[in-house]
Amino acid sequence: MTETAVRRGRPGYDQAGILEVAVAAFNEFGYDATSMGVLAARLGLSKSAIYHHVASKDELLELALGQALDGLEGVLLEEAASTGDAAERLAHVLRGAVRVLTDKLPYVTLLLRVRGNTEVERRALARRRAFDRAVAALVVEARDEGSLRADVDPGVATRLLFGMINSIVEWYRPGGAEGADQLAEDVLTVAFDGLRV
Amino acid sequence: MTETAVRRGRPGYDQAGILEVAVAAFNEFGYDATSMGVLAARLGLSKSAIYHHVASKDELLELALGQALDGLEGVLLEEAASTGDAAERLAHVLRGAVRVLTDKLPYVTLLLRVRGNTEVERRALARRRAFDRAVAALVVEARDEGSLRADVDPGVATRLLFGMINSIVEWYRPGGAEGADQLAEDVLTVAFDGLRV
DNA sequence: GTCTATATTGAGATAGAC
DNA sequence: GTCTATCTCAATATAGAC
Repeated sequence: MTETAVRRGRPGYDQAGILEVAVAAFNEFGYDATSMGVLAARLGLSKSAIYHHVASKDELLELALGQALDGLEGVLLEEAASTGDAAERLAHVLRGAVRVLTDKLPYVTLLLRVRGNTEVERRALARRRAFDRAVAALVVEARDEGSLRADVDPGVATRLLFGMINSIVEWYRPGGAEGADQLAEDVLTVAFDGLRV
Repeated sequence: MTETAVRRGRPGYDQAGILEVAVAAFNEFGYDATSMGVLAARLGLSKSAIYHHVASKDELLELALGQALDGLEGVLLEEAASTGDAAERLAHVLRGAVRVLTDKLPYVTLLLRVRGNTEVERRALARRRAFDRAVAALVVEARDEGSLRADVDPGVATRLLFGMINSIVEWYRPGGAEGADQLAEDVLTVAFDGLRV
């Protein structure tokens, strides 16, 4: 209670608290369209108070993108990502990606909208592409072992898979009718078996 | 050659020419991040020259979104969109959506990134949602007639379908390895039959 | 940790000549 | 149809007090 921070209530933000509000605003209006002014208003602070916690608007973005990318890369490091045949490993990674999307929804949402305008954005895109490439390699492996159909190009298949998964950030909201686990199962069902009866 | 416009070459833009360049820039940097200044530079014009063709930056966006939405809504008006059983109609609309995406790629790309910050954007989102709802109704119908599996919620299924299709704007480029028709077939294959052999 | 200024830059848009 | 100014406003960021 003397020097050590006992964090409660609202005013008296720490960096994580600033970041959470900022990311929500970035997702609502878009990063560029969100001024430090409206951010300050949402925080109930003055603009300059934000600069006590972060050096720039850019740094807010960098911190947020790091959250998302750490989560995704973490999936590839899990044991099940390198255990079993390629189809099993692919299923694990897809399930893991859905889990990270739903767990860190705002951060991943922001990541998926980054265009590469700044150095920070370009570094994030590079990390994201590396993740995508790892999954693409799994798809090729799964096809080569005979688990996946050969009449759809693996590159196209990977992109359609990511299209399905990444689009989740556009509509999934925690506490909705569909839970995150059920959603991951649905994604795998459609991806592997399709919608036809 | 006297009063009538004989349009050739580059300088001496008409509205469509301005729009084409503008949309390319909007897609590259994002709408908000694209200033009228960089737009003018790309056109090889002064900023004020742009205002001879359009009233505002907002109007450029409105014209572009109209192109995309007209195309998508047109698919629903085609005869095959109301002929046959629900699964056949659904297949036609999905194929049509892919065709519009690839034909009007830059315009649809822009549409899919709109957040709803301005009146123009909100009107576009409303039209887009109406299109989505029409497809969702087809999915429900196809499930009810027994063509689609009942163990995936139709709302989720529709969103995953759109996720797959809409993501095409992120990577499809005309003249690439995969043609637009083959791509539409791949989408239908994954959507209906899945990737598993 | 937050405030009230304020510096500075670049945005969207207009006026009026050619 | 395009130009060279120029207006006006809002943006990011800083200075320095409390």
